[in-house]
Amino acid sequence: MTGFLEVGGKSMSDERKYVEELGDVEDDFDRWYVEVVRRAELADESPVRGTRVIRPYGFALWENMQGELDRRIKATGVQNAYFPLFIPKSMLEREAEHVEGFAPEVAWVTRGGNKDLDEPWAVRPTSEAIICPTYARWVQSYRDLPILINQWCSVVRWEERPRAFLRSLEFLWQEGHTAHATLEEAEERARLMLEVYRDFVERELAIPLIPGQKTESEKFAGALRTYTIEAMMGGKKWALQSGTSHNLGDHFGRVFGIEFLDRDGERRYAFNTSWGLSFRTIGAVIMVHGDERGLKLPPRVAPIQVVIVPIWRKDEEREAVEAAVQRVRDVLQPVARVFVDRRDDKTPGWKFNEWELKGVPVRLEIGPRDVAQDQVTLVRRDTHEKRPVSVTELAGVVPAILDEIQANLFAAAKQMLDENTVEIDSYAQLKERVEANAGFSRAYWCGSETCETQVKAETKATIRCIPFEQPGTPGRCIVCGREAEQQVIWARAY
RNA sequence: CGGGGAGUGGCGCAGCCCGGUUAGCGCGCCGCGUUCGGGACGCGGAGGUCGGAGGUUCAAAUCCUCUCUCCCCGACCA
Repeated sequence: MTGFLEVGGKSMSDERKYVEELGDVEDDFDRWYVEVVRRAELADESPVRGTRVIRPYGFALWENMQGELDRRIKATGVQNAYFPLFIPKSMLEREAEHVEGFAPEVAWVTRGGNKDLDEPWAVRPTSEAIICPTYARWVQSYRDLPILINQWCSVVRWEERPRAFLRSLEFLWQEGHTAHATLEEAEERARLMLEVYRDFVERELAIPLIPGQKTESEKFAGALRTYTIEAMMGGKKWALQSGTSHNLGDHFGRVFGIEFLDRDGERRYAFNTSWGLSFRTIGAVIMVHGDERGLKLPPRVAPIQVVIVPIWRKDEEREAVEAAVQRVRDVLQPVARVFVDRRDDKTPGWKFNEWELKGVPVRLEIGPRDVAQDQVTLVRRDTHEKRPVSVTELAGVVPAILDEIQANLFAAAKQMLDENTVEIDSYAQLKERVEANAGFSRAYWCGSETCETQVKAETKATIRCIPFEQPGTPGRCIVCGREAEQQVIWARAY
């Protein structure tokens, strides 16, 4: 997020010119976020508190993300299906930890038409409680396993403090649910799907991650183990859990009766996994890559990768420019998502600013000067670099530049993550860093919930994860000083 | 749910304290014309009954009561 603090380079007023009502990214990141979401036309407010209208531009972004993730999920042998929105109260309550964890966030249907329901229905906050009983009906033999199913849907959680994309009453996601004959296989699947998420988020969204395991207190309600990918947001350098994968053990198999006769003739309960990634990752894209001019979308998922802005003065020019634009569009259409901004009520300058706000990676300006030399003026959103490219080279140059931008965004985000992740060896340092919004702190932790709770109460920072990558040597817990086997990542989180 | 702030054309605000003509301003919007290489300009025009309900008064955006919503902070948050 170097862009945020880099304003010093140019004069403040120069930069402000682009910002206008965007809000100051330096000292009011939250407001900046709200404004970007609104002005880039990703989402609009809705009449229902905590919910948003996802506008076409925002939804197109989500669709591109869906496409890429869906492809990866299916490549691991998973099929898509759909389960009902409503879950009978008694079913949701079968797994004790599960219901306890979700109870405060569940929305209930108590009335249908003009009759009160005998049994209230939960609007799914997640679907384990309806999918597992279904699996129980489908499984008799080890030959029926594994079951590998994913669904794209929305779920409802009654959040107290909603934030567009990051935490809303209703949100879009995919949730995968699998059932296996052995714990080992479930574990393998849980880790595999986390890896799918990591690959997707890092390669498509250009967001570097710290993959790891959640602590007991932070894990999914009812899970044996929860794995997570944690990303660092710009601005306040807080963490955002960007995807999660659970090994549910046989807890759900037992309570929902997913029983099968194994190869050796023994009756066994199935082992489950579940894993989800939601459109909160859109929030991550905004906060990780955005700058004082607005969004900066990773080319691989950007709804519009190349925007063409025609420029002319006189009618004669208009004709020539229009012809060139047509030609350029035809050349690029097969290799990129192209949009031609033909609006004639907006000046080129206005359009430049708007498309930058909307994060389009590449802009092509085509005016009389370009037409005369059979070229276009190409401008990168990430570096603001402006250069002429001859029309004949476009089809080769544009894809290459899109790849470069993708790599560049990842590199910049990686640098932010690395520069703001520091290994510390004292609680005092942690307090200081949390106070200063200094980013992630990596430190030894003894594993006790007491230390974890104390830090959370005193600093608001939580253990984001126990990273898979460990030094391999023991150290001392920064809270209690006892011997500790592993390091954890401490940070404040959205 | 606790603390703070705010609701006035689509957006941002002024007016309110010290009630009183047709509720202003900027942006945006519509029409016409000139413009167009980093948020153009002129002329003409449309649009609000002041979050909602009740009350005080000859008279309420303005005072009083209740209520709803949004924002920020806190508590909560797979």
